[in-house]
Amino acid sequence: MDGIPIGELSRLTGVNIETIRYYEKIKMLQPPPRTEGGRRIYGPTETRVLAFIRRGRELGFGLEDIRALLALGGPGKASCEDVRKIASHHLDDIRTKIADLRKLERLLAKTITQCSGSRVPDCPVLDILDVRRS
Amino acid sequence: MDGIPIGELSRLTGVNIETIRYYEKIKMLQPPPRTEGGRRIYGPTETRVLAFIRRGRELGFGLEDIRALLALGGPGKASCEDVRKIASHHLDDIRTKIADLRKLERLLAKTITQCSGSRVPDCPVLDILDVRRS
DNA sequence: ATGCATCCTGTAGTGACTACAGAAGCAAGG
DNA sequence: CCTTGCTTCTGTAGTCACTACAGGATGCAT
Repeated sequence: MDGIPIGELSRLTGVNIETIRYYEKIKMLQPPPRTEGGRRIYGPTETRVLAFIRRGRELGFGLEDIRALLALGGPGKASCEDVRKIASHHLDDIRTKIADLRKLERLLAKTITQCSGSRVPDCPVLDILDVRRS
Repeated sequence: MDGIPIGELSRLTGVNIETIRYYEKIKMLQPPPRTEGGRRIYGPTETRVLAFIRRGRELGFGLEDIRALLALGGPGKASCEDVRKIASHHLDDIRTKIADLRKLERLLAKTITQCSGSRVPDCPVLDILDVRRS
C-alpha cells in the first residue's frame, strides 16, 4: 500500500486537512483507498487533482467552475473552446471587480484626504455614508 | 402612528426585507415600534440608519466596521481621526485586492490568448492549472 | 503498557446574507 | 359580514468555501 496520508498531502499541497475532506465530501475529490485502520491513502493522481483544485482557487475560480474544468481536462473530452469559455467568463468577472474596486478606491481616497482629524460632526467619511449629512 | 412598514422601507432603501430583519437581529438596527398587529413601523431615524448601513456595504465595509462607524457618528462621540483609521484600513484592503486581481487578470488574459480552440490536451488554460501539464 | 501524534466522523460555526414554511394581519371588494 | 389577495410575522435552514471543534480510534516510538 503505497501513498501518503492526509496530513502529508496537506503539507505537500498547502491545502488544509479539513478542506481536503470537504472536497471529498462535495465530490471534487474521489474518495481514496483506505488502510485497514480506515486512514486515507493518497496517490499521485489524487495529489495532482488536489493541486489542480488549489491552483484554480488561487486564480479565483469558483468550485463549480473548477469542477467543470476538471471534467473538461479528461482525455478526449472536449475542445479547448469550452475551457476558454469558462476562463473568459471568469476573466470578465475579474475585470468587473477591478473596475468596481477602483471606483471605491478613488472615492475613499478622496474622502479620507479631506479628513482633517477635526471633531465630529465635521467628518467627510461619515458625510459620504449619511444621506442627511451630504 | 406615523411611519412606514418594512416592505416600503425595503423599496425606499433598496435593502431586502429579510436583510432588514437580519440587521435588526444582529443589532445593527434598533427594533422599531410595532402596530397592535405586530408590524414594524419605521420612522425617519431608522430609515437614515439603514441607508447609512447600505452605503457602507456598497463601499465594501464589513458590518462590524459599519457598526463602529455608526457608533462614532453619534453626537460628541469621537474625533474624525477614529473614523479615518477605519476608512484608511479599508482603503488599504481595497488596494491589496486590486493588486491581487490585476495579477490574476494578467495571468488569465495571457493564458486565454494562447487558447487557440484546439483539441485537448493542447490547452494552455488547463496547462496553467495542472502541475504535470506545465 | 504509556504517551503523543495523527486520523476518523459528525456537527456546527463563519460572514453576509437569502429563501422558504406556515401562520397572522390588513385592506379592498362583493 | 365574508372572500380574496397581498403583506408581514417568526423560526428555520440554506448559500459559498471553508474552518473548528468534540470525542473516539489508530499508529508509532519508548
